[in-house]
Amino acid sequence: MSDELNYVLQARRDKIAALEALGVAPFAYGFDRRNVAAECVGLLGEAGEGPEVQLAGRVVAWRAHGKTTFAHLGDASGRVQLYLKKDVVGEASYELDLGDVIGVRGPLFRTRTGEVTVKVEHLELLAKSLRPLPFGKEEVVDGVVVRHSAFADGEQRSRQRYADLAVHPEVRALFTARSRMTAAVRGFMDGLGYLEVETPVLQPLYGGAAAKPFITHHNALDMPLYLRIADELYLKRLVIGGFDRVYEIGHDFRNEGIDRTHNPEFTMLEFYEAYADYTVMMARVEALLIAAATAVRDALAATGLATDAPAFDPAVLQGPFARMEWLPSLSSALRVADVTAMTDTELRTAAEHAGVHGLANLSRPKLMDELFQHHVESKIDRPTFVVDYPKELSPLAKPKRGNPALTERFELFAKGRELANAFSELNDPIDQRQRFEAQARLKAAGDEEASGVDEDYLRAMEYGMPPMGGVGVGIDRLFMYLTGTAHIRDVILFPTMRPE
RNA sequence: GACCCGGUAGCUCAGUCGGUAGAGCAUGCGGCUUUUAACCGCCAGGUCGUGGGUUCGAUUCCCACCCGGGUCACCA
Repeated sequence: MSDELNYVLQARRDKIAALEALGVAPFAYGFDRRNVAAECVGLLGEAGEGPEVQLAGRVVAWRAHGKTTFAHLGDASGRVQLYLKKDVVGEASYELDLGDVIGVRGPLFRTRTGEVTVKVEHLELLAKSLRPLPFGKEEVVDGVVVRHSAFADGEQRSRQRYADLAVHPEVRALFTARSRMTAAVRGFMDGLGYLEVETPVLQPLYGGAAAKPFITHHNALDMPLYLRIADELYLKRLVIGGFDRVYEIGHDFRNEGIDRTHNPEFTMLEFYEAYADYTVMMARVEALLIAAATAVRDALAATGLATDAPAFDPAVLQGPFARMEWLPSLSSALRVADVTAMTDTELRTAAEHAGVHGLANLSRPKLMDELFQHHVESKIDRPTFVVDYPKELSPLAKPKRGNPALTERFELFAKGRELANAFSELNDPIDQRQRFEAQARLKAAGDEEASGVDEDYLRAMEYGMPPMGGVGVGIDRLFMYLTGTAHIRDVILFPTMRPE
């Protein structure tokens, strides 16, 4: 059915015409707001009648009783009940719809049932709602809000986030918590003397990760540009330039499938610190996670949301987090003395038992990685650092001092998922050139995820790159973890979706 | 990409073993000056995801496609 013919929409449009005939402007220019809903309870205190308040917000509940009406006004702070009398506010202002944006003025009082209420003496329509918001009905049973006929279609809630937010205060609270978390992350980095920088989103060459890029075209330069898949190579250029500690929080773009943990654009925190090795970065990540968890806990504590999530777990809020070494923990999980001593056949058999797919094409290191994911990673619940990865699995990390078969790399896992990935960064331009060339050969052979040789980056390295530690943290996934959110689309305001 | 589940009124859903569909809420009208899922009465509202097939007849059965969700694969 077309929207234009919809009887509900038509009724609202008819009301606008009626209002205009009565001299009421349906869309205002502003309002002198002097109070917010949440402060009304405190302003009234224990009294039966209280001071005059002046509030603006949306009509979120409406109970008309003839010439009198009880309604609720919702704003960013919460909601407060309104009491309207037709003979007081006037006929033109009395007939409102759920969803209308209004401004009201009047004294506070307490109703027979004890609820703090604004006795509305003056009412202004600020914006007429022409389309019904999908409000459900709410009741409170044993202190818990129960919704009836709620706006529950996850797809529509993501597509029309404005409507989702408008009718679900807890969704606003969740995204507020996300904002507090990134603010805390910035505060943490700034406090350590890190400089927040911005590097190009549009790049002539992409690199820093293995992923398929989005490709676009610049008309005036008549050349292809890629949306970045990582910030890494530009941030390291800045360390070469003398910014010892830099970080960036921004979007990376990867041209891959969409599922509950993948959105084509996502928020990444990367930070690089000169003269620090991976042990220093591990301490940074630990403190960062605690700062993020604390911010999320503080933001959600007052709302009662997700109180059983990791952000409320004392072990997450305090640290220190467990450490485990890659090879010994895998050996132990497989109940062998040394996993590297296993034959290929033994590894394959073990992988088969673990249910690994596509065994035939897997190299020995990949087999071990699959086994590690199945037997170790997936069983990690509380934040745990996994350290010292085999060299074959970590082409961007420096070899481990004293054991060149391993690298100085760690990942942080929790609830079976990766939260952070970090290395002592490679700073040898000759080695780096060889690795780029290997990538370029893969790319030439058709590997869409391989990158090319970044000559400009090599030139930067050749000037002399200080040793440094680097970390990447997926902000969406970190927030999902801390709040116990299952879908990435529920922590992204406007997730990527097919057009309707 | 494979398999499974779903798409019916503005919202949440039911239903039709094949005979062009119902409820609650919302909307409209009437009543109601302390209610809070307000209440009472009446009315209206749907090309049952799209296209094709079988059939006298398809929202229902079959096929294809679109959209969404789930599981798996992919995503160092």
